[in-house]
Amino acid sequence: MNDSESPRLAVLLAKLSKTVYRKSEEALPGISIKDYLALTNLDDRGVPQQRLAEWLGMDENNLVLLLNGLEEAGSIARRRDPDDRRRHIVEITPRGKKVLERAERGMDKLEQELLSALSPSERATLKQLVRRVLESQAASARQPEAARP
Amino acid sequence: MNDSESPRLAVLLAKLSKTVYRKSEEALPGISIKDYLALTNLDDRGVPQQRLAEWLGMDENNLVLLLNGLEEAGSIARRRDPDDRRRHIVEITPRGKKVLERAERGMDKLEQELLSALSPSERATLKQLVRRVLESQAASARQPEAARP
DNA sequence: CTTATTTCAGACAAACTGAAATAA
DNA sequence: CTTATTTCAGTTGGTCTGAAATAA
Repeated sequence: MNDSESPRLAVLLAKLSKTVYRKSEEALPGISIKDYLALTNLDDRGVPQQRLAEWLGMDENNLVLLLNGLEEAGSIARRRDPDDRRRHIVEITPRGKKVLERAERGMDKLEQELLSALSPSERATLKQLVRRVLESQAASARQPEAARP
Repeated sequence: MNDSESPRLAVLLAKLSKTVYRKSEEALPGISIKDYLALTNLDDRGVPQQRLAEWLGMDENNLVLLLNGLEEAGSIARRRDPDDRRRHIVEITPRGKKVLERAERGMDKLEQELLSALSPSERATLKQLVRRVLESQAASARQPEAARP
């Protein structure tokens, strides 16, 4: 299994993510992939806007515009946090849930096409590996360096 | 291994690729990740500009600007294809190779950090799976639909 | 008074559209 | 004359900077 002529993993991931991005433009009905990613990170309980920005890895200024669009479309609602009235709590609305459900169906189809070359267990393996990489990155972001006393 | 609460693979990939993109801004010395991706797709023999655009998944108009920058920096050279003088053949220069070598060292470091949670064999597995997905996509792009006579 | 959070306006860089130039 | 390839000018959509508004 010669590997030396193959592009490195970071290059492969850049291409794969571009593919996902392109395909999602067709697969998602009426919304952008950013809208979709925001909606998947919301639940009934609501999420502080800043925490949402962290999870999405985008800056807060930019998130404001994205949420404005979703709010105009009736997919989300913002309310003040009673415990700290500076904060906005972002909730998904019943309408937003319907939008999200349709989007998930589109993404199901996209993933089936994308992963058609892999067996079910290979798909599960791929997902687990990616998940572990992300979890380790999130952990090292919280605790940037090895403790140096 | 309950999976139902985890975001789907496409969502995980979107986050991972954003992480790679962010980290590469620090990891790459003086060049952008787009410059790096372009350079990795070049060799001594030279590549027609249009083929390069396909490989990079970007449109030709945009590639012109990217290559202009690399040419000004002396990392690539363009020459006419003698067989079809409409075409430009893009080559990497000796200087470009040095730039690429330094970039590869930065990317090595990036990948080590990124994949620190995975064992060597897990890293190889991840790479193989991603590669197979990309190869299947490239194949279906060349042959869009199952033959329907 | 200082800090945290959200919001917006202006600036900037990245991508797409359309057209021109050259060659087949 | 039509088509292919590359190039650029203009436009448009996305992201970042800086400042204002509100609340702690």
